[in-house]
Amino acid sequence: MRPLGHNMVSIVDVARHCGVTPSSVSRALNNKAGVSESLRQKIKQACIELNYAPNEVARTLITKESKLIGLIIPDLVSTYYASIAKGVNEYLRSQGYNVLLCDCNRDEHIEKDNIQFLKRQRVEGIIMVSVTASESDIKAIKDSGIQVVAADVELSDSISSVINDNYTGALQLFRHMIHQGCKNIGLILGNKRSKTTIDRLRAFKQVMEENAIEFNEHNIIYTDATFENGYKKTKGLLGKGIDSIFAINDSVALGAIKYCQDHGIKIPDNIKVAGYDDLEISSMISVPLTTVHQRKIFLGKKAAELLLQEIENAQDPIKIVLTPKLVVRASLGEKQ
Amino acid sequence: MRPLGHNMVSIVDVARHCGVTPSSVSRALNNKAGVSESLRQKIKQACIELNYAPNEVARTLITKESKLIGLIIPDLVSTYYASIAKGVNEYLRSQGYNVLLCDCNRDEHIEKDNIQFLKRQRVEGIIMVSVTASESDIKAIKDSGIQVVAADVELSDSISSVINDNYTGALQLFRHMIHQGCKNIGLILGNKRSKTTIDRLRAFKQVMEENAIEFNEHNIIYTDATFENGYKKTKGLLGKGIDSIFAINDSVALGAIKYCQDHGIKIPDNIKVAGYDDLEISSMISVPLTTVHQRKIFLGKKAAELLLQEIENAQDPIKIVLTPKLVVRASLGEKQ
DNA sequence: ATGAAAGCGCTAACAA
DNA sequence: TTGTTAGCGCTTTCAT
Repeated sequence: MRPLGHNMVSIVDVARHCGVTPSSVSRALNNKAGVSESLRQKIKQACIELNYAPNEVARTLITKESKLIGLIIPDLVSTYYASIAKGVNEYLRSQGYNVLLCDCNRDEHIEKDNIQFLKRQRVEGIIMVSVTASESDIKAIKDSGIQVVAADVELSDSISSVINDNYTGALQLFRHMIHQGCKNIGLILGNKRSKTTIDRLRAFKQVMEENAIEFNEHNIIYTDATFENGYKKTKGLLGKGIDSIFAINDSVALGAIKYCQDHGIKIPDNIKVAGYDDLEISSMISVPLTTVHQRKIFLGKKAAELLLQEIENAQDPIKIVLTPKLVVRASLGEKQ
Repeated sequence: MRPLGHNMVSIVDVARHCGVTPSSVSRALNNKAGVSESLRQKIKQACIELNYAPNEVARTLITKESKLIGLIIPDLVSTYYASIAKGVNEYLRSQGYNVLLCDCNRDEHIEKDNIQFLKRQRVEGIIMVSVTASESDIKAIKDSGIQVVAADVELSDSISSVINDNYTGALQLFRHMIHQGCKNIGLILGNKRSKTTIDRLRAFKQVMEENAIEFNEHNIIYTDATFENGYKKTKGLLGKGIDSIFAINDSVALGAIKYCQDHGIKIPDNIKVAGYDDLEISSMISVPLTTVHQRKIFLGKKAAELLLQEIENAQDPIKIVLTPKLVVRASLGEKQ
């Protein structure tokens, strides 16, 4: 059994079966001119009878069009990345391409391996959702004649990227918080050097300034953006006399909410909470969470679209910035 | 730019650069005997300098070993399926294989397309997580000399499969419910013909019998297993005087819980609730949900392991049944 | 230890 | 309209 394609029928078999040469079969199957309609029908019929599946490997070798796009993501199980992958996949399918999905498990080493793998498979382009890739990684790919587009991150000025506008999204949210009467906001952010955290903090400072509220460094906590940390860090924040919490994402917000519930602190009466990401669950909890929605599937689609355009004809890199949408629910005391 | 591989360096370039023939380069790179160690080093060095990436397409054409495995799943964004994919991917990577992931968007038509695609790509095997595939689909794949293994479903007696034991999982849960004092359990199940629903219902009947409780058909609701339906169907169930709810999955359970919260019904005091699946969120809600945990990543790994074994040497199909694990939390009134 | 030659399954000139 | 030929980039005998 071992050798693959053992009993795979080839174009030669089909040709023999129809009493013609392989070239005619090729022409017929690829709908090219130069075959009589009757022969074309006969050949197509034969393919069905013989259960013939064209060998894409051989086709790619000669045409140099693998119709394959590589997609590199940090983690398949994350809904955020999976959604981007969904968008990429759907769009590429519709355009006759297929995607070679590489889950890097948030591991830089695996990511490098995957890039090599994609090069070897002769993909026509790569969409990178990566935090670790360097300028030189990008360059190495482009030097091989493979187009690259960054999704959700800006990896380099030399390639196009499509990203969510964290500054504007956070701006909307913070203004809404002020509107809801928040006067002393505590922040649970992510890694201090993460671009996401930086951009949203910038929005915070801006809104504080707009409202002539003094910016208070002590109300900010930087941490790993997990549910557990949302829970743990809330206690400390509450001691600082804040009236509301902005969490860097919904998981963290959920952790904060859980802490409050466990300690008899009513939301939104005693404390208001806002998140970011709009997880499915965020609308399901007892006090539905006000948050910011990002168009993940659309982001994936846009990145794929961009990549295909650049494959068709090289063009200068561009940036597409998607504006997130504020989702007003109840955790900031909005009236229903 | 269009033609791919435009500037891709080939084995011939490497050979020329070293003043040898392509065959020597091939031998060197594949670590085969018949090359002097010094030449091997020289060649490997040249590959690095020239940024040479072996053309896997050409290699596959001749060796007939694509080192590619197809994975067909209904939906990438579902955490359940994504986790299975993770397991498959991790294991195959460790064995030198890569996976061609196909998201079918729960669409039978796309699934058929994807099977064709995988055949054309000459994958060495396929792992199917499918509800719609028929016996004849399976047969068509095997006839092409491609091995198939079913994951999470039993598609056919002619292929191996690895599944979660819904009967045993549900059995544990229902016995625990009885132990927690549930006397009149309402069920919100999925599609009446779904194997999952059937198996868990069978466990329910068994437990009812064990405890000499009359089985009451009226306490069962069949519906699409979504959060929304969990919310909606709860009202009707509550009118039937039940003291507890078993939901076919955690999403549905969350919907039921939300309904109760919205209507001042206390969990677990007024009504007890149990789910199935152990979503991440289930431990995060105000009254953590008692549920059943399934080893999704492990399931994927096992399926991949099985497939590789069958690719190495054909063997009779086997079934691997994974036993889920009851996760006792608080929604059935367990004391902490 | 190295080279020469054939061929994997297909497409794409060029002939006929 | 159809056939003939060459060759994509590699591996693999078989010579040397």
